[in-house]
Amino acid sequence: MRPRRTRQLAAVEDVLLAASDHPTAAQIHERVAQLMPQVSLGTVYRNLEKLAQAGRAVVVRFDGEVTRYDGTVESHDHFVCRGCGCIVDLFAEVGPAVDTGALERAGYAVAEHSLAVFGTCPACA
Amino acid sequence: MRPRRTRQLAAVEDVLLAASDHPTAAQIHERVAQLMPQVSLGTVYRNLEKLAQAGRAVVVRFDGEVTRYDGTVESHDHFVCRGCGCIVDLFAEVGPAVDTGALERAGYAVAEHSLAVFGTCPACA
DNA sequence: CTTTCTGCAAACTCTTTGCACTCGT
DNA sequence: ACGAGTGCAAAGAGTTTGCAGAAAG
Repeated sequence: MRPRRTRQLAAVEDVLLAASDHPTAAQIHERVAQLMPQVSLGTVYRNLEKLAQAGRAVVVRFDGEVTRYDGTVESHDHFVCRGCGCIVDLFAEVGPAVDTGALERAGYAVAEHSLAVFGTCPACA
Repeated sequence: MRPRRTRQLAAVEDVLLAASDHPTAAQIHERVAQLMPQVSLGTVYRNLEKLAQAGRAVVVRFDGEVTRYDGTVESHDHFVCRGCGCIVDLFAEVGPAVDTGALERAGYAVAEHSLAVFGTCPACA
């Protein structure tokens, strides 16, 4: 079961890397379809799954919303603006630090975390 | 549109308050149905929505999982064990502190956050 | 009585899957 | 040629909703 480099897989990855808006599967399909009108939504889902498993895409889901995909693979958090709906990637320098020290002292082994901060972005304030 | 105190609404809230396992809508329906066999899943969803809007229930959704409901209304985080699947409520004393200072200095108004920490719980280690 | 709520079932949305065909290797 | 990948359309899972009747105030 050796994976193949198909045009569809490459297109999905290209769209994901070019996107900064954390698109949904439907949006990715729409964008891929601009250059490859025959591509099906099912194939987009299959390739997104493939990329996610390969660690080349991140699946993001905020409470109550549709699943989104992020081409930024490095560990980071998210800020979701309640005003304009924009989603900002937060890296260590800017992002909130999560201190799991107390948790680990309590006997929990921490592997990773998923953090979304909600509020208003500078542009909306 | 003055809300009414129906037996179904009360039952859903009771189940939610008695539960410590962050049940799904289907699980809540199952439990409510033990005392009230006629209750429909649709009604459970409608009442959960009502409780959430009233701030008497919290909607929780971890990446890739089904929506869960939490009767613990105070702001808190969650630990999700990859071993046994248990979900632990994390309050300030034990839970990880999220420092949004840098974010706020960058011009973001922070309202709230949603944090899930994944790893292995003491019982599973 | 009036109006909200309920049960039921159908509809909806998002995602997954079976199948025959295509295309990468 | 072989078999993973594709397009299509149908199926699934989870959630929402329209409607007529039930029930709270």
